[in-house]
Amino acid sequence: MGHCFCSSGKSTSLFPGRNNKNDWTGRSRGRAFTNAYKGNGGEKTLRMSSLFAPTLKENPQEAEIVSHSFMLRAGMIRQLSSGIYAFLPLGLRTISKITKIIKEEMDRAGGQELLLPALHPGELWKETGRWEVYGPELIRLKDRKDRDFCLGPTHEEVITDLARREIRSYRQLPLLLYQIQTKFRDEIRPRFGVMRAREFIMKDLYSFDRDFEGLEISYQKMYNAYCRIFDRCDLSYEVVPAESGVIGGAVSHEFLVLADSGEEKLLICPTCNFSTTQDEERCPHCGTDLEEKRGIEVGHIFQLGTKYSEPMKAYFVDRDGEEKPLIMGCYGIGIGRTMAAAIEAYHDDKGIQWPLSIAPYEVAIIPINWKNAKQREVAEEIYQESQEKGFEVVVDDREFSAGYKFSEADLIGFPLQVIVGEKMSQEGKIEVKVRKNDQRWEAKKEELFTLLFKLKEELASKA
RNA sequence: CGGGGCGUAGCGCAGCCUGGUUAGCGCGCUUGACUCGGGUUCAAGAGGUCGGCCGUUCAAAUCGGCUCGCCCCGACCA
Repeated sequence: MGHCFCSSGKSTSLFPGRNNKNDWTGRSRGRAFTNAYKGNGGEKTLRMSSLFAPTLKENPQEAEIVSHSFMLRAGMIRQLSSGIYAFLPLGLRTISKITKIIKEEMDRAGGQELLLPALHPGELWKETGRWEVYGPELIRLKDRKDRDFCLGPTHEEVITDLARREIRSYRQLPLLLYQIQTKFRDEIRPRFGVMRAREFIMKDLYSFDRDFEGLEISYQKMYNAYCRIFDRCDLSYEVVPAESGVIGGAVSHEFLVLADSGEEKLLICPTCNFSTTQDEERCPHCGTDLEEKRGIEVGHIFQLGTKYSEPMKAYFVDRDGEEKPLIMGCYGIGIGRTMAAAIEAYHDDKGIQWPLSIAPYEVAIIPINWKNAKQREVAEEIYQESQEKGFEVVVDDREFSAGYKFSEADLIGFPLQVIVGEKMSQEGKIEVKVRKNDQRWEAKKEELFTLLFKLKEELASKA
């Protein structure tokens, strides 16, 4: 199908000479929006007839866990090769939502965003010894002059190189620099879609302090920021002291979203808030038997100390005139993984139940029968008004059966669905469905937005 | 890398064991009609180097060898 039946007849278009197809974005309509969209989430509104979201009715054979399956089925991602994925428009919107939350919290904590290269000279990695240590997971290549390069799996070397060139004095500290960027790791076994990919989007922040007291403070700031981020994504998580692996350093914590499909095993004390990834039977604090759960590692923070600054000679001059190595920390969040974790946490057999804060769109308007003039008209009006009131909204303007539209809306997981059907024609009532609990509400058109604001607020405040 | 599985139309699968005309089915897609509150119904149609290469054979999707790709279990990680 895919016809664009626009609101013909009532010519509100600014372009009377052209046909009404020009009103498809809602923006070109020329109405002044009171709520200009701030952020990087793309257009606020969309007609489903033009949405590129190739949905699948059946479960793709390669998908073993729900998040992978639903991301494919909802048309959010497509695989290019093992562990390498394209994010399609809907998927990218959620990625952008998560990214936006992360940026806001990094900025709030005093971070400054930058963008480092993904292509790294091999020499830098040889300086720290990780050219050897990282092993085959490091994707290596050579330039035309046969010089060694690699695709960055993480950025300690590159940021430390920048720091040693530019940081001279304690007066420049503390410094928190972060980026959101694609990382490359030739994983032994890519798995579960974007959960463990070879190319993936990560937020990585690096802290530079003059001493370990400063590092403690930076570390605590990040710890708190991470809590805020995962809270805002509506995820329930555990923070667990962890091994620091190849990244190195002394102190480290993992942020795990609880999910049965998680790759990480963790033990939680049901009485106090102790949790660990180590094998223990009883809580060392209160002696209670620990419960075994599984989690998805979505974030990891490390106190690096001088692990990189020392070998790379990243020194600054302290207040006392002495040259000292920068004290560093690094802090990562897997963005695609966070998205997958949210789906693992919020879904039913029909599809995704996005938390409002990271849903690709907040509201789907579903006229049962697009050929019904009355329904179409009302849907258009609601669509228009939704835009003006600042909702991120799609309207399903396709001539598909009601069942098809409902199924697809549930699969994609729009948190709120506004259904315009027979009740509209008969009693003037519009139905609103809350995706996550299947609650149904009814409202006359005049009261619809009061209801929508109320429901949106409830969904937003629900942590 | 060790172990297991898979590769046939866009997706999900059958056919292979026991080789034999034109390679099937469901969904999706195109066209027309029907229907319009939970992936609606009917009709017509388009769409395939059977992952690739080599071999066996009169004959290969089917048998053998090699190879490539993908998925799952283990060690690694955001």
